[in-house]
Amino acid sequence: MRSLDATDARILLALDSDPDATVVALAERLSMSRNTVQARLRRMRESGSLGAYSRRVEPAALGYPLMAFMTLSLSQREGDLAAQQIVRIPEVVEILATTGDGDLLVRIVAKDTADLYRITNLVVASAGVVRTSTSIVLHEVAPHSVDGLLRRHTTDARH
Amino acid sequence: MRSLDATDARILLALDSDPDATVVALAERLSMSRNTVQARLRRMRESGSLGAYSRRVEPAALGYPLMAFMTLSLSQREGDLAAQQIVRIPEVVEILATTGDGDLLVRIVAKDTADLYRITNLVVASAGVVRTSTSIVLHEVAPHSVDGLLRRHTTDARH
DNA sequence: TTGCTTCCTGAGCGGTTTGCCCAGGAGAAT
DNA sequence: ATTCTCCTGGGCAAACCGCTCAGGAAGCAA
Repeated sequence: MRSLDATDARILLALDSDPDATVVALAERLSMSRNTVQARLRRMRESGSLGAYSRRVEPAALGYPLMAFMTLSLSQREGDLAAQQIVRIPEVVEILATTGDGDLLVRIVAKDTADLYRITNLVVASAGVVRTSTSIVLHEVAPHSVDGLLRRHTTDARH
Repeated sequence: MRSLDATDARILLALDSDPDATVVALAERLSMSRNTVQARLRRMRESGSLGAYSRRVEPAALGYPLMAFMTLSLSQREGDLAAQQIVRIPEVVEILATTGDGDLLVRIVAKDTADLYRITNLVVASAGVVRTSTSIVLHEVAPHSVDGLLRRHTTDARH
């Protein structure tokens, strides 16, 4: 994975405010050569600095307006099994192994509360899960965004 | 926000496996008319079904390989203040109001453990924060992805 | 200083894609 | 039957893309 510099960050910020701008438009707006923008974008793509396109898809637009987090405690023996089973549930959109209260932090989306109930039961019933705790997301105070980081990066002379 | 159907999901899945495919290439691959793909993409963009472009940026590529979650309990009076202050910290990439143990779930990224320590202190010191709990992400078992949801959507005749 | 490397720039080229238009037809709903 | 929506196939000019090349600026090492 390539480490992004200030120029990359500027390009990404410009793309953020107009995700469908052409390379020519970006170059003009950022006062760079078209070649530069093109080369940077290609490098960012190929080096894996950009994640999957579907990260941009809003689950709500797919009919899943509800979001929740489950904290799971796993048994030492069957811990790996749990992750393997849970990964297969489509409504589970993210699984993280963490320190602290639980062993696994799981993000799920659901169509409605009944659906959420069904999914949490699925997760709880997975092998190796010994304790769970569910938090429903009431409001996205600040949706996921790295804008602040990008903006800071643009002013940095170097890391 | 427009509700996506099976055709939209198919387009998004194709984009996922080749994020830089042209509209013509997508149309050919999906056996659709170019006009259809073009119209769908435009509608998805304009209806807000797609989030910001920078959601695709890997924080690690920006120099922030560490990720952590903080659960915050807020005082009833100054709860709003806390969110306003915390939102300004660039390393805070997501803030969610939740039910359960805490009132706020905060996702942060950091350059290293020392940096993480600094940021958590910043958050803890915010007005209205009465109790915190931090979990460091050890491993991304399953990075954020709605692929499963998209795939299911393609087989649905309708919701 | 000299050389080496890396990166940005401006220019050019052909082939492709885009955005837009239109007319026709299939399917669902009224 | 009529209306509405959507997909399709065709066509057009303009714009863009991917690629190449030569020149120059900046950084680094010897």
